[in-house]
This record gives sequence, C-alpha cells and structure tokens, in this order.
Amino acid sequence: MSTEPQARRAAETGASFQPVKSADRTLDVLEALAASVQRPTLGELARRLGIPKSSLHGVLRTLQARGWVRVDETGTRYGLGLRALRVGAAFVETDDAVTLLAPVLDELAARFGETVHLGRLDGAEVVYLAKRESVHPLRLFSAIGRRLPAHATALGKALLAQLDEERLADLLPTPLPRLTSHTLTDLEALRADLAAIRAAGYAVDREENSEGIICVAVAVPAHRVGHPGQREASDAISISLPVSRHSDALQERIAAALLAAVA
Amino acid sequence: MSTEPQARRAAETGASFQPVKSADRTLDVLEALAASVQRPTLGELARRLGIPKSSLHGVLRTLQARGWVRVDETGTRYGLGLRALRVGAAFVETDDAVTLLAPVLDELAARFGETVHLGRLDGAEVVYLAKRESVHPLRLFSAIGRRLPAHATALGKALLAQLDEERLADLLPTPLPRLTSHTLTDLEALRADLAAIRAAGYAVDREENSEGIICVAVAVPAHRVGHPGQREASDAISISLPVSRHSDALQERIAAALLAAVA
DNA sequence: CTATTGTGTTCAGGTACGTGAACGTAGGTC
DNA sequence: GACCTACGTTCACGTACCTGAACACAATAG
Repeated sequence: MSTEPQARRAAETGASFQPVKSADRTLDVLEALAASVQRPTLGELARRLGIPKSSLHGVLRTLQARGWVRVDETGTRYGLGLRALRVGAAFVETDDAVTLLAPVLDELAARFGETVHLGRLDGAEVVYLAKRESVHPLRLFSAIGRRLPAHATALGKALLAQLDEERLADLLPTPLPRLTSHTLTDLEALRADLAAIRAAGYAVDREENSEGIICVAVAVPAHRVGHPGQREASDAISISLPVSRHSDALQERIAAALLAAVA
Repeated sequence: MSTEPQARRAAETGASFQPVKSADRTLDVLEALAASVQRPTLGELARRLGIPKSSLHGVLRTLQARGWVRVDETGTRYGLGLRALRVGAAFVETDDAVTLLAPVLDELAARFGETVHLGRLDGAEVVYLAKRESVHPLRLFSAIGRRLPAHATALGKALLAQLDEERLADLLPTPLPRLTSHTLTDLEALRADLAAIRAAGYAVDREENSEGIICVAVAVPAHRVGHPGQREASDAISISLPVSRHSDALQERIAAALLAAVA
C-alpha cells in the first residue's frame, strides 16, 4: 500500500522509473516551502503534501540539521534556511547561457540605460536568470530566480512563438492567468500575437505583467549558447522600460539592437 | 555496516538524532554540485561523497526527473538544474531582515551612490542576501547567495567582533585563507582589528577580499530585524567603494550613516 | 475544570529501499 | 585486434526506513 504514491507518480509522468522516495519528498518539501506565502507548520505541510506526519518529521529534522530549513522562534513554523540560497547562486554562476551572454547584457544595459533581463522557459513559466539594472531608480528587487507566466511576458512570448499549436496547447494552463488589465487571457488573441512575433522576429509586452512597464524581447538561438544540436531556443533577452519613456521609434531601435546582439 | 556513516555523522555533530539517509544524501549531492567548479560524473560524485554508485544513481535520477539536476548533452556530466534556483529566490523573498532592511538599503544607495550589501554570518562565512548596485559601472555579478570568508570582509568582521575569544577560535579555520595581499591571515592581527571594531562601532575592510575595494560595515542589532530575544546580531550592512573614491572623511560619513541607519 | 484541537514526538513492525556485484557500452591505449 | 578503464545501468538480497497509532504538551473553547 505504501508504494502506491510512487507508482502513481511514475505512471502519471509516463516514466517507467521508480524515484527514491525520501529524495523525492525532500524536493517536495523544499518546493512547498518555496511556494508558501506564510510559513507552514509540520501538520499543514503533511496535509498539503499527503505525507504522514511521522515521515515528514524525519525529513524536516534532517533538512533543519543541515541548515536548509529553519524553524520560527516558536519552534512550530518551518521556512527555508540559508543553505537553500547556495544552490541557486551556484546554478547561475555555472550556467552556460548566463556566462556567454553576460557581455551582451552589459553592452545593452550601457547602450540603452534600461533594465536588461535574460530569461528561460520552464514549462509555462519564465525564470529570470540574469539582470542588469536600469540607471533609473526603479527597483524590481532581485528578480533572479523569480518566475512569471510565460504568456504575460515578452521573454515568454518570444520563446512560446517557436512552438507549434499542439505543444502550445499542452503547455499553457487554462484559463490563462491575468496579471494586469492588459494581459492576453484569450488563447486566440495570444495565438495571433505569437504569429505577429514570428513575423517581426521580436516580442513586445505592453503592460501585460506590470502596469506601466513595456518590454521588448528576442529569443536567443540555441547554438548561440553552446547547444548546437537543439532546434528550439530556451533562452531570451529583453529590455524593459516605463511607458513614459516609450516610443515606437525607440522600440524599433531596441528590437534591432536585440536581434543584432543574438545573431 | 551500512548504518555506520549515519551513526558517525550523528556522533560528530553531537546530536543524538538519526537523519533520513536519502534526504541527507540529496542535500549532499546538491551541495557537492554547487561546490563543483566543473560538472562531475556519477562516478566522481560517488567517490567524493563516499556513496555507492548504484545508490547515487537512484538519487540523481530522481533529482533529474524533478529538474533539480540536469545532465550534459553527453549524458555523463551532472550539474544543478533550473529548479534549484527557486528555493534561493524564495528564501530571499521571505527573509525578515531582507524585507525590513530594504528601505534602509535603498536610502543608503541613493545617498552615496555606491554598492550596498546586506550579509549574514553562517559559520565562518558571510552570505550576501541583498544588494543595491552602485551607479558606477563596476559589475560585481549577482553576488546574492555568494559566500566569502568572514574574516576577509567588513561585513564578516563586524559580526565576528561580537563573539568572545573562545567562540571565535572554534569558528575560524586555521590557517585563515588569504584572498588578497591585504587579507588578515594572522589570528592575533585579526583579534586586534576586531577589538578596534568594537571600539569604533564599525568595521573596515581595506582591500582584504578584492584588490582595489574598500568596504565599511556595521552589525544590525537582532531586535532591529524582528528577533528581540537574540543577543548577537547575525546580519550586517555595508557600503563598498573603490580606493580611487575613498577618503578618510568619506569613510567617517559612511560609518555615521550606517550606524544611524541601524539604530 | 474538561474537552477539543492543535502542536511535535516516539516506537515496533512490515516493507520497500540501499547495497555490491554483475552487466552493457563507449572510448581510449597499446 | 585485444585489452583496459571509464561511463551508466540492472537486480536479488537483507537491512534500515516509512508507517500508523499512540504519546506528551500547549492553547483555546465551552
């Protein structure tokens, strides 16, 4: 009976391979803690993850002893610990795309003086991998590691535009979550926008994830970041600017600069 | 026989508690991958961690299936995956000190136009938790999550200065690693510096971790970041500037501003 | 004061995980 | 060609982990 959840997961993913239960659960715990807005208690976590309290207890104690999880001063609420920070930093430091595109991002940031991002598609989300700050003081707070729905960002749309209808339908959630009044939540409207992106070669997000922010992005060809065999790009770079500084002429110049940068 | 390593670890840490083996190993793997300069193979990892290849195999497959670990295109070298990034970002977003001190960092960055850091002591290392960029283009590359030996940074010395002789000796490695020609590697010299820091109320690092960079830091009292019961501070804030812009008068002004900011 | 509901914790037992040795394969080296 | 070493992978066995139920304790409600 206790083997059922593992078998079920394996069946769901289609993979005929048995994950190590405790390792799997360790990741479940870490991801659940990362996704929690408020720090949960042991019991809450156990219910949410469908793990017996006693089993979770051992895992949490192990994570706590290693500094990956910490408890509140009350000893009753669990959150991520300091060690969890290290792997993220290490990932960014060793990622090929981040390393190879660093000078490109620097050059774009210096040229336009606006915020520059490097993002990667992960499922239906875009993860920010690198950032160069605008010279203007609009703090976006360490966005590295932050995730946003792909359909609501220029980075995401530039990457989604490469996919065919079928894969797009598989990937995107329904309904498409709305972040601002400008977010494209209608699949047909999004499809039309993606077609326009394919034609133009670059994507634009018009206040679709943050009010007042317009963003221009292009996909980075896979061979450009050391993955010659790969057909589709997984990375994209973007420049964001407030509507107050936006103009069609500037948008054209930015798009041309981005396309030249990834060529 | 196979239970020995766990028993040994428990005995070493003094804790009379049995960690969950697979969970412990999961963290071992993630930390080893984070610490690797080059991506290791399964066999290399197994040797380094003292884990049988076959056991490590299962753990790695599990981590890989969840996107925490990825393999090279050759399928033979393992590195951290995209999901590893999420927990680090989540930690920073939910940390009390980062949240509470954000406006303080903003104000200092705006006032001096130099790089501002928030760091925390973890063992003998300092971890960077937040950063505000200098307006001057000296890219330090997303230092968040990065670690440096505490004795070689202003942040670290500001925090080490609170500890008594005994705890200091327990904490610091011997010999003290050298990062630049200015690093204090002599324990007595470091002790003298820490005494001076206690007297002055703030710490200065004179090119001790990076040539050409001087840094001023003060510890943030624990009650200031929502930990009223705690006697020692674990966090500190700093301002870094290149020697070319340094002067004793500016250093005094920075120190006064930092002390006022944490009061 | 008692009941209830929530914490975290412990423990014996049945089970599913870790192990070591074997395998298949690829890329060298001589 | 044959050998060697490295890679990842598989499998049956025995062990040590996961489980459910019971525990101790605290806080709140009635």
